[in-house]
Amino acid sequence: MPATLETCLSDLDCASSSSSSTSDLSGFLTDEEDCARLQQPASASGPPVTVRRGAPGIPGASDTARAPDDEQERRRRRGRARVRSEALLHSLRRSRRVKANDRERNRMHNLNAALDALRSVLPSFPDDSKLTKIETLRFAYNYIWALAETLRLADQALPGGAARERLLPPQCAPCLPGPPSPASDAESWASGAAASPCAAAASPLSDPSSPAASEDFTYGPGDPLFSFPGLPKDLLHTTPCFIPYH
DNA sequence: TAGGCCATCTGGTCCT
DNA sequence: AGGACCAGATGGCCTA
Repeated sequence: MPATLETCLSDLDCASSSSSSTSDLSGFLTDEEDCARLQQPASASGPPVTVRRGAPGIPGASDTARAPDDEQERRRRRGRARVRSEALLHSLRRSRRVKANDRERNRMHNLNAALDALRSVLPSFPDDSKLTKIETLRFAYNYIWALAETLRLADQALPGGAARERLLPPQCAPCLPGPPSPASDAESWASGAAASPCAAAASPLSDPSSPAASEDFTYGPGDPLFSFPGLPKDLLHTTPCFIPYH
């Protein structure tokens, strides 16, 4: 049990006769005494009022004569205090769980919002069917690879990284694998790209070692997730980058 | 109706 | 200590 809960519970036990600390425990009251206590208006002046059952002013009811009854009463009070302690423990756990659930819900909503944002920048399909989460991730993965490959091929045609400068706004340049220094040429950028996990080969389908040729991967050429509008045709069916599908 | 996808709850673990 | 993250469980909804 967490220390804070123990502290709270011991505090509750010590202050069990105080009505001021029980205002949020009305759902866990165990008997009429507790209800009666809570019905007392919280008074800022003076000690809390404790309503007790029985007849405190009955003549002849001395302490010695009522000793066995007192012991029973003490036991009953201890029992009620324990019930209230467990109720508070349950209440605190419940409260934390509810808050944690709320945070978790919020977190998943944020995650879904990010996925929606990702979907919005991916090419859409004619049937306009919404990509599932896993499809979105796989498609984005492959789409990024295809874009990078487009740049790589373009840089081969325009040495010196000119294609990157023409095709990409400055803020996007760091997003793709690029040359480590301005002095790097297209070849070194390409080799850098090849070092990335995405760049197994330029012609993956002709390469038996490519993930594209592996049965471990579900998607392949012809799958709609491999069609990237606006990209060179020779890239449409070459996808060396696959997310393993289990 | 079975299977896929999803949202939510939940308890455990890790991190700050 | 509290929040973030994660994975399993569960139930609802939809579609073939």
